Amino acid sequence: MNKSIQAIESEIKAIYNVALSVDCVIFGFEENKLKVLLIRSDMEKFQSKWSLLGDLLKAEEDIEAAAYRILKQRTGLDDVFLEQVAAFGNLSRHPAGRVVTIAYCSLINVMHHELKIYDNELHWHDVETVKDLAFDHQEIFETCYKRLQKRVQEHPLGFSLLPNKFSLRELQNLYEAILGIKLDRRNFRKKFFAMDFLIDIDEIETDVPHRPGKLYRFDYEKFEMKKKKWSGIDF
Amino acid sequence: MNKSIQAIESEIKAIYNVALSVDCVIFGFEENKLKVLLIRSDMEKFQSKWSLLGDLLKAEEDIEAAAYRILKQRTGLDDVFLEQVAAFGNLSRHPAGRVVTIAYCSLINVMHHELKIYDNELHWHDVETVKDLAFDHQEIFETCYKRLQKRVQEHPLGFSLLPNKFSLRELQNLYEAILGIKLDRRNFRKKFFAMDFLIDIDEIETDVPHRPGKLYRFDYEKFEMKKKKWSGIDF
DNA sequence: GCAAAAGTGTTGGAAATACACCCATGT
DNA sequence: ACATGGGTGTATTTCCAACACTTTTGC
Repeated sequence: MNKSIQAIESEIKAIYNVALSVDCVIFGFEENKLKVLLIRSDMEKFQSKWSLLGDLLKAEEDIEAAAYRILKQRTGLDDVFLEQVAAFGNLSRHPAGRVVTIAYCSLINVMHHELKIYDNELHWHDVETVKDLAFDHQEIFETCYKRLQKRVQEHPLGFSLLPNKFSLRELQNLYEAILGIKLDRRNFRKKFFAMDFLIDIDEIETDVPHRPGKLYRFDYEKFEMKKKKWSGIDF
Repeated sequence: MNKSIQAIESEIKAIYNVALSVDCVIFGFEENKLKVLLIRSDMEKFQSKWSLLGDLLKAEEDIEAAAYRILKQRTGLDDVFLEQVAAFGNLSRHPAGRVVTIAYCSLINVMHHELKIYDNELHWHDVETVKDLAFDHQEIFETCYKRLQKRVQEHPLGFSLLPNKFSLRELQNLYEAILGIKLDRRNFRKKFFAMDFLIDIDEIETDVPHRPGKLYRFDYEKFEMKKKKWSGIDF
């Protein structure tokens, strides 16, 4: 006895009852502000709203691989580390049906990672102005933002947001922007010099309308050596 | 023109290309040891191995609701807070095909949460002896264990593992068991008294073969008041 | 009285904070 | 010369870690 197509369909859906997607929350830093990459939603229902960089997984595609694929497809970026943050699965989160999404998050250096694709009005938004995103992306964004604030105090992720050569002022602006607090300049310097991850490259800023600051690079090698014992940055 | 059933099937699978499951990692504390609940795997392939408490999501079931349902089905427990930890989606993680699982984690008080179901040889295992679990459950377990060690220093979760009335010795044994380190008794006491979340209930231990210790309760109300400012416990 | 764990304070060192003045550059 | 941010040191406080002896109970 043959089953109907509907019966087969519902049987499959009963097990494969869900579609999976990935959303990427890409933070960047520019002009002393923390930014995030958004696009105009693909969906009619949300046409006037901004959304995160997301897409459905392909069959036989690893989740992490999908995250990197989606990021590359949407932005052209392919040299960014993504970190899984959380899964979101509210039944009503997606108008097309049951879609569970897994959020990935990263921090990048805006100047050093040029966007190569600008579809759907892709561009950087100041995090302060992000509101009313499509789907449940506001919630996802906020979860990722909080995670970022925590992570940035546990790992020196901040450096990835800056140019290779940066001044201490830029570094401090960055931490102040991410954490939303003011820090004492002298103590900030002391702390970072004490960490011993900054390499003095013997260059100074140019084109600044004041005394130029010295430029530094982050010593990734030394960090890798020491990070076993690393317990974070306390502000 | 009618499509074949196979064509329909593969078309649906291309979108609904994945099944979702939840696995629960339930930690408990008993006899000064940290324990975790495991069952014998349902699957033939893993029949001799232990596994976490998991199951597939039903159609139209919220992920978190599924986690609570699965926990209740497997153990009878229905008064436990579950926290999402991470999603695991290696393509080869499940022999039945593409199954992405979302891990949930909790800490409970073994004495105060009696198991009501013992199917599949459900019982508590000492975390030190957990190895070679079914599927990728070893990895999931270890991720959750590390998360627990971190969380327990950020929130006073430990109290939920103890009886309502507990001695400082029990509290300290608990932290030592979870973190896997020895702590100085005097400093430990100082730290917890300074937090001011312990209520002296003016009772003492009984049936101990030595000087009985004073018993305390955890002041949940005071903690709720102060937790905005709470930045964790440092050992 | 002996075993076993409870209870209790002090001290030294490390790290965090608070704080003010001179310097180098562009305009 | 002046405006702007760069660069620097010290004193104080706070927090943490290390550490030993007396007390209470059960046996």
